[in-house]
Amino acid sequence: MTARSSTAASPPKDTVSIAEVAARAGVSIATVSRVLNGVSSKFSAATHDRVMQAVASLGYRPTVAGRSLRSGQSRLVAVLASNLGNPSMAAIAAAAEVALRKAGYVMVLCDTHDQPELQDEYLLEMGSHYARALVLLGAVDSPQLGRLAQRSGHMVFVNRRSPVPLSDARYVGIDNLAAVETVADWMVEHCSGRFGLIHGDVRSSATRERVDGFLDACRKLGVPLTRSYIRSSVGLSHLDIGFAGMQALMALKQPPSAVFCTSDLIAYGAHRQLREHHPAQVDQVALVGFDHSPLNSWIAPWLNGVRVPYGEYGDAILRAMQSEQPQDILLPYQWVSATGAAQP
Amino acid sequence: MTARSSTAASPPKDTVSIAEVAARAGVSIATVSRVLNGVSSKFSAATHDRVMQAVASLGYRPTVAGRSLRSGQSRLVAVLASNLGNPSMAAIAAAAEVALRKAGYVMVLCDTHDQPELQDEYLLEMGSHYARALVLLGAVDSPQLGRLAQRSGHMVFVNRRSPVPLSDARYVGIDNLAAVETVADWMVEHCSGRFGLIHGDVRSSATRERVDGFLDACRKLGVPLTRSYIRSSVGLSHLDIGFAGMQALMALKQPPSAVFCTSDLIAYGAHRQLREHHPAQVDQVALVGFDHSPLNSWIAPWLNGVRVPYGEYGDAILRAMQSEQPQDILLPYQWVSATGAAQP
DNA sequence: AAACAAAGGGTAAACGTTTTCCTTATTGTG
DNA sequence: CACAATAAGGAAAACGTTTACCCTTTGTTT
Repeated sequence: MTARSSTAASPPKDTVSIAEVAARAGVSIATVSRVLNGVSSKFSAATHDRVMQAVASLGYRPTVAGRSLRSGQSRLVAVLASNLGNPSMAAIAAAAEVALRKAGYVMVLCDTHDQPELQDEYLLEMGSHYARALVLLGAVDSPQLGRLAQRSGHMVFVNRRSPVPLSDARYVGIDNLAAVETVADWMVEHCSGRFGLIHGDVRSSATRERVDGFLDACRKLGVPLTRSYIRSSVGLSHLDIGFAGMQALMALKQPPSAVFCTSDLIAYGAHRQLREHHPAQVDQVALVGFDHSPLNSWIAPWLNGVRVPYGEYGDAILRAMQSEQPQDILLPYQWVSATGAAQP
Repeated sequence: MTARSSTAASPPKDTVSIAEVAARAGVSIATVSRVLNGVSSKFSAATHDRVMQAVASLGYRPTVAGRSLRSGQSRLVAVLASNLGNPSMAAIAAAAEVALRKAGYVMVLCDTHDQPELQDEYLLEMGSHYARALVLLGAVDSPQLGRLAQRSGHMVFVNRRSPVPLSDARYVGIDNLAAVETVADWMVEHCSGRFGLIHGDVRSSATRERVDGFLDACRKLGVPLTRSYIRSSVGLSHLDIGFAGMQALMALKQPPSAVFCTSDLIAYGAHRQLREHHPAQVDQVALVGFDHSPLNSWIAPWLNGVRVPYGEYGDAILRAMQSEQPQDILLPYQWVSATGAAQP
């Protein structure tokens, strides 16, 4: 190293370590660590100031690798989403990010694409990062899911319950059963004629709850649905499921006057089917969705539905992962009527 | 520890380390490491098999902390999005995740909420994770931005160029200037009457390019826009900007026949304004957006616009971050005409 | 036959922290 | 005044890897 004075460009100091801070402050590295971690009664006020000044002037920040290697912990919280392209998942992820950051965590967001192998890969990877918690937005069944349950960090299942029974699983979602009863009540009160149902993949516990709950409620209200009024498709996107489902429903001798779709995306697809192939009926068939993203009032005013409180998911996820006891958190939902011209 | 035999539940082996693998395989930890890292010509085929078998039977996976502490690297790539609630950002993030995963990286997605302090916080945090690269989706100016430029990993700016001049900045985006020329051409060809423009925050380089380029193109085509036909608002969401902007435009003595909005969200807002307050004109005013998320054909068929190829961002970001030389990547755009009833 | 290269693999240092022991000086208590 | 308790802080171990360096064995070249 050439002897350079202070005027010239300083040597390429890539990373400043705790040792340099200690040297600058004239203390040991142990003391620096203690000051930074607030282990009080182990340093004087004067020392505290000297250390903090050295930290500031050197721009020191602890290296995560060293810290978590030693402590076996990290500030990482892994969020595994089954499909980031779904706006509702993105909304929940965004809310989680805010809550986690405020609590001092760092969110790592992964997209499992609903594939068990990818979910396993991420579970293992995040485990080896000492992730503080694993948040699963739409978990699928996968070999590692059961194995990792007994780890240090907690697991939080969001919207979809764990596909495999776990002793320490936390759950955050909304009360699907109560929500779909509201849906059925509204439909009975506002719509005459047959009701239809278009739903997504029943491997999702949320979809199962909504489908079963809705059918139950309709039965109790005296308006049971027959098989031909219940539509779904496997392997399609929700948009396409809605499009195809509505096509089938409109082909019936008595098309439904109201259709419950288990997600907003399905309702979007159903609406497109009406718009393109049954323009006369587009205002006659009431559509009910589930999610009600903020965008709806802007571009889908014709859509009724259950509003899922995405903003509240963040805090709920945080509470679920931090609580000592496993617990379920059911968030309140809200009924939203269409603001557009569909329902006079 | 009580002496338990093999039949009972094994002791709570929380984490298996390389030492246990070495012991099981009857080799040193160095050899295990070499086998796992493929340092060939340092082990025999037989050893390789013994090690791999021990790894498999113990379910061993290297701890990230130890590895990155030693090597000063990690597989983490930080993606800092300025607003995850924006569907186009979420789409780019999703595409980046796919490309990064295929290349063996792990994406860490953060939301800076367009706040310099948060961006700095994440920049520092990710630096201390030895992040391999920093991808900024809509960077804002912040103190750390310049300081971190000379780090080991590369920085990739997406859609918004670096607010501060950097020697080693990579850029991924689309050719805004060419795109808005297409917009102007289309408007001149298909619409008679005045043109309007509603745009977002001009602190974003993308917005500046679109605004300046569009105004230039209109001037060259002989249809210059006067001040009152150019609308924006600070501090509002894009949806609200569109809503307010269109309100102002429709209050003019000669309302525009076509309005270019610098983002789809702005166009959504503009459309709502028309729908709610000028229902007679809703099919008379051509709206042109920018982004064209896949959702548009489903729920906003009335919207013309420039399609941004979100799916291609992933590979582009990967190429930009991996290339030795700083480079700009301009992705191809595509004009999309409305499929709905707005434009006969 | 001697010298040498290469294959195969072990030992130990190093990465940057946190934390457990220590040690010393100061204070409070009988 | 003796002695314990406390404050302040240093030395070094430990976390789990990777890798530089060394050693042995074997095969090949002069």
